[in-house]
Amino acid sequence: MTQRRNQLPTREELRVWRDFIETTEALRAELASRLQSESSMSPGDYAVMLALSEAEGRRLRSSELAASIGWERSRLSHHLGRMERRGLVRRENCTTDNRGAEILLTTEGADAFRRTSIPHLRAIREFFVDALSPDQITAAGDLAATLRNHLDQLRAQR
Amino acid sequence: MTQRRNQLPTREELRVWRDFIETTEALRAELASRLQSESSMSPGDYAVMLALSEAEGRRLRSSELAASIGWERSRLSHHLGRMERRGLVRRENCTTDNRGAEILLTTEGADAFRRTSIPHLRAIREFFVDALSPDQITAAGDLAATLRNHLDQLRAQR
DNA sequence: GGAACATAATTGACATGTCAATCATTTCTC
DNA sequence: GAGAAATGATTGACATGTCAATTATGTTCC
Repeated sequence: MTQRRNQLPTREELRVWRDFIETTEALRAELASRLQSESSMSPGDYAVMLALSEAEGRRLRSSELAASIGWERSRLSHHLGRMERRGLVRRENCTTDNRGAEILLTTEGADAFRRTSIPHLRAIREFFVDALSPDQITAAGDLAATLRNHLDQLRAQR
Repeated sequence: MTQRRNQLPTREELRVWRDFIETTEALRAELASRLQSESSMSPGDYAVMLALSEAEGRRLRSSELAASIGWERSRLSHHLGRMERRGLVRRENCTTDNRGAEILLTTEGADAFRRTSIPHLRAIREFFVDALSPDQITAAGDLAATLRNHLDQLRAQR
């Protein structure tokens, strides 16, 4: 087997990498900007509200919520503080574990999520789905799965 | 032609979208974390230093630099302030336009960039290039180009 | 039961990003 | 050439993200 550890990407591989990462970044920024101007929501707000709205009783333990959207707990804690100030969520003490907190979507939060959802899905269609052929959608899914797998493997090695 | 304006993504299209955007985000975060722990640099630092190191005389007008890395000027201005405090870049008055500023890489900045570059390229190979088959690299490039094109077209319509 | 350790969540400090407002200078137009 | 408009860049306010430290409670084990 060839020793790869010290090889660097070729010029072409690097070009693809830059295109790929810059484009996905531009896409993310565009969707975020849409969401903000149409609904005064950030992608973070949306992720939190989506997870809560799908949860049993519209409530989750803080750490479950963090796991479900793949955030560090500290990040979530800061974000929940901001959302709580805006009246979108509320924190309650957990009855089964006094260390824990339960996060729940307020009525106001649930309404906001409903109003946000359709325009956001439309934007995803417009910027992502409409851009790609069915084959390209499949390819995007494969690519994501492959990259995610590889990432998980590298992390597991540590 | 079918009216698409109000159609929403299918469940499958949405799954691909989430996989895709979350995976690219995880990839971005992983590379950023590497760069930070190995070299005390952020991706932003790297982008700025790369553009400057490739520029004539290792200097660029602030707005040229912004265009070359695709940033808003305000973002760049804040970032340059932080990099200047760390001694990586310097700002000088522009001789041909008194409003303008020229940004230049200090010797220290150029050294830092050299030290950072190889490990960063290795990380790109490890997390991206090594994960994908040659065909998948090609597919990633196509995908990026298609998405970028579509994005530019939508923006041009406004 | 109590010391040692693990777990849940928050906090503070700070880097990064966006937006709107500002300031200085240049360019345009008459 | 004077006033209006455009351009280059910075600033301030604030949202977001990361990291390390802290607080409080739970669990283990003797």
